[in-house]
Amino acid sequence: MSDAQKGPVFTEIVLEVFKLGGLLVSEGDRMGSEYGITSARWKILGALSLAGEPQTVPQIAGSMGLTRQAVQRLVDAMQKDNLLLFQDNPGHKRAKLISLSDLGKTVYSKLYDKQSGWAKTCSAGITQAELETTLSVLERISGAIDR
Amino acid sequence: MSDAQKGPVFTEIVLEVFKLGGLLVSEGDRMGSEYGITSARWKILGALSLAGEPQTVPQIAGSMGLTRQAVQRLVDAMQKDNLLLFQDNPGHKRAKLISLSDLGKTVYSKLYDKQSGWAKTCSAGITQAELETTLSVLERISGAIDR
DNA sequence: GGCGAATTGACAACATGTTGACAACCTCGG
DNA sequence: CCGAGGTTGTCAACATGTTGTCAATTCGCC
Repeated sequence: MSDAQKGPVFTEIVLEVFKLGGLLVSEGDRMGSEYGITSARWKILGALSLAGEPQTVPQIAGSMGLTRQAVQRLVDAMQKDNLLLFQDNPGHKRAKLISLSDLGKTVYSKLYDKQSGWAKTCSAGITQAELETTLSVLERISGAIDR
Repeated sequence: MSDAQKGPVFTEIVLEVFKLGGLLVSEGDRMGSEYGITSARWKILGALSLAGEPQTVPQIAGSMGLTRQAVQRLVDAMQKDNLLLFQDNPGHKRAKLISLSDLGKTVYSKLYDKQSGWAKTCSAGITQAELETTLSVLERISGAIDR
């Protein structure tokens, strides 16, 4: 199989990633609106929950592939809305440690449940193997761009 | 194989789509900067080229999964930069037909060549079958959300 | 200990996307 | 023919991301 045919498929994947990204943001906004949360804020909650321990802004940014400035703005706004807690960082005066507040934990937990049902609906008719191949391919493409 | 395991993989795909989307936008901006073009503008050029005939703003928006307002703003700016041509639409006084100018065609062609080499590098080590599975899965997920 | 380099927070300017609203235009059924 | 309802362009407000810059802080090496 010649590589020549991979170009067009690759281009279609790129366009589909753009399109799907937009749809996922809209869907996330819709699901989160009940709790006054947007897709971007949801991602922050997820990153903190996944990490399991308080994180600094640059750490969150790194794990999500965003700039620290973008994360900083979201985090500042979310603290004002009582979704996050800032703690002093022993050993670094400027870089505060950020963790989920009780409200943040509650909201994330409810969103997780809501998302689980939605994910099941969306992946109906797609096999586990297909999903795993897709994830692997997307990760390899990300990796090829990153370095 | 139980469906229960599909949820976590699905969630990872969602996060990877967000991350990859960001990387692709940056990469597109980088490649287009030589011609004074951004990822968003590139997508407009691509949509018009793919259509093969002049399109209205709502038509472009539909094919790209964006709102007509977002497309309108890009298209207006691109006409000012001589990348696009507006033609009167016989049969509709408001909805102008938009097509690539000579400059637009030239720029798109050069970007296409540039992107081809890049796509080959990115897809190194990924089989045609894997790429096709990925595209199919992404399209099915989009489809599941859309309706 | 101290100095140069890297990290971090803060602020600004900009690009790109959304939603909402309004008026002008088009279409189609009665 | 005409009026109701959908389509289109336009404008505004906002959310989210980027890059660039600056000062404060921290880190690593001598």
